[in-house]
Amino acid sequence: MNFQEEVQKFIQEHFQNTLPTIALDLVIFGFHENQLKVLLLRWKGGDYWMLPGGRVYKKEDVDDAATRILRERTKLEMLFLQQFHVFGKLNRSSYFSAQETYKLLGIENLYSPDFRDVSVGYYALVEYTKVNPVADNFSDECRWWSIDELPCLLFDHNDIIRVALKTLRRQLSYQPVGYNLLPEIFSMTDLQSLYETILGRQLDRRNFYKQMMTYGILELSESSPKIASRKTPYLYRFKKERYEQLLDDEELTIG
Amino acid sequence: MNFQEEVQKFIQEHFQNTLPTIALDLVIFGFHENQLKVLLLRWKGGDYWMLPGGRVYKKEDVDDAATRILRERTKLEMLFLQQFHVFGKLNRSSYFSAQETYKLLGIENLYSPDFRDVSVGYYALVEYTKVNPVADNFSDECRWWSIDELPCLLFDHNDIIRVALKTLRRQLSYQPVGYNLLPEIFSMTDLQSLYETILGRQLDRRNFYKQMMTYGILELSESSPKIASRKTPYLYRFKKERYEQLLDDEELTIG
DNA sequence: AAAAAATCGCGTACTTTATACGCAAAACTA
DNA sequence: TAGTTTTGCGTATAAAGTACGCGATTTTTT
Repeated sequence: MNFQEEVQKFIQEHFQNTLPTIALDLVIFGFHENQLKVLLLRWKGGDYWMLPGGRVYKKEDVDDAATRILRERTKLEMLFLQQFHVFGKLNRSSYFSAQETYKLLGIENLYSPDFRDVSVGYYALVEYTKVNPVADNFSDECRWWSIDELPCLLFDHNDIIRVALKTLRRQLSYQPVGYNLLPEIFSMTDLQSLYETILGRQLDRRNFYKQMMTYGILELSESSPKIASRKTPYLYRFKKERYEQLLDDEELTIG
Repeated sequence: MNFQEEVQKFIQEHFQNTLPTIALDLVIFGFHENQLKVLLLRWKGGDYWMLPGGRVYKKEDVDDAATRILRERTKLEMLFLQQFHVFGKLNRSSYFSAQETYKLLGIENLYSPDFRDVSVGYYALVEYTKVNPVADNFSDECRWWSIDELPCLLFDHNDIIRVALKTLRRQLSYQPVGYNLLPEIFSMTDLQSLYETILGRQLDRRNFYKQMMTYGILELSESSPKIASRKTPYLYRFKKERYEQLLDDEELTIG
């Protein structure tokens, strides 16, 4: 059984167990070396990249399916995951036409001009170092890409990432961010770098410090030095109760 | 052909032309007599109410389908319409079980425990007086309901309205609202009443006035009196360019 | 008809939040 | 050892948000 047949068989079986028409796409954000990263998959045998995604089992909540897919790719539990947009255009191809895409994927025989998927976009924030990227059945490789060095992705996935980033930026203005993107212990500078990277602009160090302090989401880690200096800055952790209180004030998690 | 058979025939035909699994639900907001209203449909022959909704034709953008449904119910064009959440739980019934719901609707024979829909929620802002509510094929009646006097709706539609309202309230904090909810010419008090109703709290008249002026979205109508007073307050209209500029800054309309 | 109450536009004072920038201590650079 | 960088923390100023006053006009009350 060659690759095409194998994929075809898998797809057919998978489609029988999952909801038709609905697909999920996940924009999984990580943060490393002052860069915002996104987890991408490389399709088997080619050099074409796409977002991790999947389908919803017939007896599964849509949000649960997104959680499952995120867990499969990252091997992580308990993450920040939020649906942000539905991508439902008839033509969801940016750089390659639909037919071209099937050809690139080596499954040209599966192409049908009538087929379409409506995709529910989710974005997740995960801790870069804790992630062990795992490819799925259709992929050879799963790895991080820097958000400003993305290749041309399949389907409309560049658009999806753009909207996800916009949503994340907006989230930053009314909710704290960082709990799932940073290690448990971090310095104020680490947190500020994260914010600067997401927002794409510089922030004043001293004002940032003050703002975080008034939010009350940080507490000194016990490993902090008594006297802070260049080599040994204070280390913080998030006060989870307060952090999640600020999250809950605005979250929409019904459905 | 009795009602059940008629409905069944219509549903089957409709389902053949539309995408499976995906439904749309519309929360259409209007404003009248200092109350926020929502457009609801009464199912044929019963006293059970639900949100207007519909399905997506196989060759139709999802957003276009929402626009079409909104137009069908209101006979209006060019409205503010925005998708806000996907409702994808396995069990989307709040007050009546799925089977019970089918019974209430008089289509018990169509019930299947395996059937499920994932619903994309849209909310719209329309001008109350301009709307001519039109029932659909399954409904006897389409009319406005005050947002705080809603009955127990079918499915999870009370939840959907709650999330829509929350989204609308948030929108108010970073975007102007009113263009599609008020008549072309209105007084400052009218606009303030709208804001107070949406936010569910009182605002200071004088501060509200100042804030709207700094936004720069209002201009005096030519029908305004030279000297304002109780009986004859100044009348305003929206400066559309400035208004839409503020909208565009934050809108997410890809997909 | 006069007094009281309500509503309108517009203004001022105060408080909270956001932004700009200063400074000393520690540690690295050379 | 002198200069530079990075850290925590402070102060001054600007902007945004909130409380409330006032006179003119109209409606309601008596």
